[in-house]
Amino acid sequence: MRVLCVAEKPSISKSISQILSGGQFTTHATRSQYIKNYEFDYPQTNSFYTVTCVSGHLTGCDFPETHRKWNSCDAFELFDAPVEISVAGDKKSIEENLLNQARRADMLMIWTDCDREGEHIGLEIVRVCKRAKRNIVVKRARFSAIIAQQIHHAAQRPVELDRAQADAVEARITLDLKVGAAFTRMQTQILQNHFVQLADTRSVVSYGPCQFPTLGFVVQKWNLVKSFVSEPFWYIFLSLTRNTSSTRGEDTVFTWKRGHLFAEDAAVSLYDFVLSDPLARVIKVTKKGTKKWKPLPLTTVELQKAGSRLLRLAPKKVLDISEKLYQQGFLSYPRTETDQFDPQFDFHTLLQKQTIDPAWGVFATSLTDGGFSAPRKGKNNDKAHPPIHPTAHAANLVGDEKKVYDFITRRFLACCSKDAEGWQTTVDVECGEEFFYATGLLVLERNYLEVYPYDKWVGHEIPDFEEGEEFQPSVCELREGKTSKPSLLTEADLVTLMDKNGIGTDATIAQHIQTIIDRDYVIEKMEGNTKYLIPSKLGIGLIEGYDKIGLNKSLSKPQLRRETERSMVQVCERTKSKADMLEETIVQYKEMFIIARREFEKVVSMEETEKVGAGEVVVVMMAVMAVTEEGAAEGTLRGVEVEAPRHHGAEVVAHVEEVAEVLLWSPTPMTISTLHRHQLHVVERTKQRQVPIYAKLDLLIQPEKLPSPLQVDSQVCRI
DNA sequence: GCAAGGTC
Repeated sequence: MRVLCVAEKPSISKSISQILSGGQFTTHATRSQYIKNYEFDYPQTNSFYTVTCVSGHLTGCDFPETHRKWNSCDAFELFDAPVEISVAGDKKSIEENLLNQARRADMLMIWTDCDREGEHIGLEIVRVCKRAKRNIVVKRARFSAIIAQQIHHAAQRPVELDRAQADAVEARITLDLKVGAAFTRMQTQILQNHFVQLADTRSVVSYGPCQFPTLGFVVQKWNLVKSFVSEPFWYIFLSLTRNTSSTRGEDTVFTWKRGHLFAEDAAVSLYDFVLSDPLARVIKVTKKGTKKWKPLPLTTVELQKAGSRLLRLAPKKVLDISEKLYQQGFLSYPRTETDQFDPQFDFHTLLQKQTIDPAWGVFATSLTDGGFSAPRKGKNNDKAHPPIHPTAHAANLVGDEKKVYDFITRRFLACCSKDAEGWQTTVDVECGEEFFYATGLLVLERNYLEVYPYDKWVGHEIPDFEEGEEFQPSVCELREGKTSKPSLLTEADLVTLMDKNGIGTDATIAQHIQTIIDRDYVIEKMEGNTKYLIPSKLGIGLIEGYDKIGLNKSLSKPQLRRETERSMVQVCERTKSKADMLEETIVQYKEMFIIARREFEKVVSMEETEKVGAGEVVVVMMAVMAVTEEGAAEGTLRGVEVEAPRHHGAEVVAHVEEVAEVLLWSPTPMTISTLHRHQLHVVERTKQRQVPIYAKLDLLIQPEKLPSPLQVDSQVCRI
């Protein structure tokens, strides 16, 4: 019997060929650059095997010609528009290979990853192959790790494809397209009508069920920081200066068990009690062994967080580098949710490969010589890939690639070694009926910390105390502190939030962050060595706009995506049909769309009308700029660098020559847009271009690019 | 000119 096996990606087709053939296979090139066909006999099932693969999803979906153009229909119609499935141009050679191979085969065995997407990719493969051979027998190989015993078992005991899982994915694909396209077109068109700067067709104001909750997290944290008001608090500070074995006159600070109090009078009266007691009593001294746990096996999400926090590389960058190292054979597959190693995992061989490294070779040797300790087990297993680990020793890497490889290898070595061990002393003290404590730590065995410098565990000594002993505190004061501002959102924080809330997957989280940056919704800001994410005016405007609309389920919060996820699980469990899921969800989004469109118009115009009332005279500061060649307007205004965005489609570079104050009297309530058009009218009659300085007019256009003194100068003032 | 999910 001829069996055609199709895996999800090249790496898997190669591994299963090696395992099933015992290394005895022939390789054949295909018209696709990355894809090869492997052929061999598999006597265990009396078959001749051809193993090939696809490269992720084989087909894509889009609207037909009648709905594809932006002006071909009202955005609302997209919800009921048909959707076409087709093989994308760059996948034609893969399709062709499948057709050729299926024609010669009796059985098609699907070897895609054992997850929902894999089940759907399997269905895509089946659809193509059946076109070449209608009655081909279809089976599915099920495996949870690329380990010889499991792969043989999968080949010999294949199961059926799970249509329900494929259905769930198909529903999600359709929904994401319809919702994304409808809302994107609606948002973009409304904003373009109100803000001339957005008339540029390149600036799409996209909506997506993952990118908006992602943006929502950034805006939420920004608001928290912005609205923060520092609060004073009070606490009792108690310390004793006493010699320890290695230091002289070291201060031991005792922490107040109550932490701190926000009520000053309460703190004062408690402090009075303490003051009335001249001596502090040691009521308990506890000494016990303590551990600092070694890290968990590495998943993609953890790698991206660490990359951002410790290596200062953007999540997308970390993933790109890992992908490259994986293709060079240095790393295992870098997209995994699994944080537990299979019990049969061959640690010894992999550790052996690291023993030659100048930096950690000695440590790796100590692990192979009996120091090995089984890695901790996390709670996640995607049943397709092991945790990320080095598969070969890499000697000649430099720069960011070296940083990433070093981190992954040290992490793997740390996972295979022992927890760090220490000795902790806690001294509990009572004084004036208030309780205090101090702790000391002695690090005994650094163990995994030796090879994992990314974790810190520093011991601090504490003098000897005995239970019942009394002492007079060196300092006993009521001190005042204040709550400190929360920090802005870092990339690592955002990855954590997305992961926790189920926004995106290990492979897409980084992309969604990149998208909201590319769309100018979010700006990256370096502060010292840390990169923070702050929302642009446009980003804030969009999120607050949707929040003001007051839908009972916000389009900017993770809840809707969670519901989509829940529906998919129901479809997988066969408690809901794909048709029902589509119907229910589309009805829900249609309602939201209608409200959102109506209110969006309102919100956008509100943003504008608050500016100039009827009969008011306004002074607008104008920068008079000499028009030169293409580009954006830039120049100096009152000693400040000025940069203005592209103007009305026509790109100009202008040099600021002088500042004019223009008086305008407004017979009717006037929006800033009207004001803007009025000025453009003046502009067109001169050879010079007068540019209103971007005050409120351009609230939605990255005013961050303008220096702040300018914004102050250019307030639209009422007389 | 729209999405998110695979993957190269």
